[in-house]
Amino acid sequence: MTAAANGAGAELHRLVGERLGERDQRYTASRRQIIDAFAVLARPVTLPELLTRAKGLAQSSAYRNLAVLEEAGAVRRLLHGADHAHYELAEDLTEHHHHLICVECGLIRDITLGSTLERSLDNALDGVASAEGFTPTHHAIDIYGRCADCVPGPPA
Amino acid sequence: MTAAANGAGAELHRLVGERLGERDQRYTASRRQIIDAFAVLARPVTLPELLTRAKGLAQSSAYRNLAVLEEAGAVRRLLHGADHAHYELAEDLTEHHHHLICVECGLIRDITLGSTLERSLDNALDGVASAEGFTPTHHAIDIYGRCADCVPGPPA
DNA sequence: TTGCTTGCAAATGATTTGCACTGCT
DNA sequence: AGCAGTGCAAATCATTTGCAAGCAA
Repeated sequence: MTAAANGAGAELHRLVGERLGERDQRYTASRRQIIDAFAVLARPVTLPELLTRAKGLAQSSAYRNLAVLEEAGAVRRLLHGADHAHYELAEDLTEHHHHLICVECGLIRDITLGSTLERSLDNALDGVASAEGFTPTHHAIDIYGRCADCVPGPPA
Repeated sequence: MTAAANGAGAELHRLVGERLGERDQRYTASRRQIIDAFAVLARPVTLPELLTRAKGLAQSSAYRNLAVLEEAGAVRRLLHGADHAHYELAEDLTEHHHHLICVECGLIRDITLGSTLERSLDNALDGVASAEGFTPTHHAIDIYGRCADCVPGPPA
């Protein structure tokens, strides 16, 4: 059993607990289950998917806990065309990344751009935003396409 | 009265009508009103906003028409955190652009990157996607921040 | 105890759909 | 006539919320 499969690293839990503590919220077993699921899956997941991992957790509690975790800055909610929203660990608990979204099956995976590209992109986006009177805080890039399982005619 | 305020350009209407025709759908007055509103506002709008422009159009009809127009490739639906989805003209009826989103008031505006940056970005994104086994079709960049009206401490 | 958490059931609200009617073609 | 389009009212469904009970400090 890998460290990840065993549960998220102690460091991750410490950070999440800290952020919850700052808001007088407890780091309960349910919330740990959720964070563990994110750490194990390592990709944005929907609430139904999350529930299959966090056995025994009520749907409403999952929604409530995700809201608390999002509020505390430990989780981020993503909205794409899918029926359900996707949730993932906050970027500062992982690393700055973007998303690859399969237009066929809805799968979402993380990707990172090279630091060089990311840096020049950052500057460019800041420039454009400022020119429009916006004070930029962050950005997101989504690449849509077909994942390996959904490309037409895979088998020989 | 400008050409835009007078109604979208004849060319735009011709293209939309053509796409609807290909799917055996009519380009009715209601649909024209919707397209006109997009052309005049020139930014992604929510359904409630659209209804204030398309006087007399029933909410359900607006939703249905937008679905038809999206299906025909004339309109694109955007999902962000807001209560309502945003709609805009399809990119190939306007031009490739990205979005500036105000985290405070939800306003969304279009921006374009320089063609040089856009081109190198395109290549880079294609490369990353392919390396992950994805066959990319398109991409979207969202810059979040505060619009001029929402930056803290504006008045002197 | 006090108050954060939780599960269950009921409520909410954007979006969708059933149906009967109007209006092109 | 025949069928796409429309308005109205009712239905859907992800997400949220009220409430009573459980649990940790």
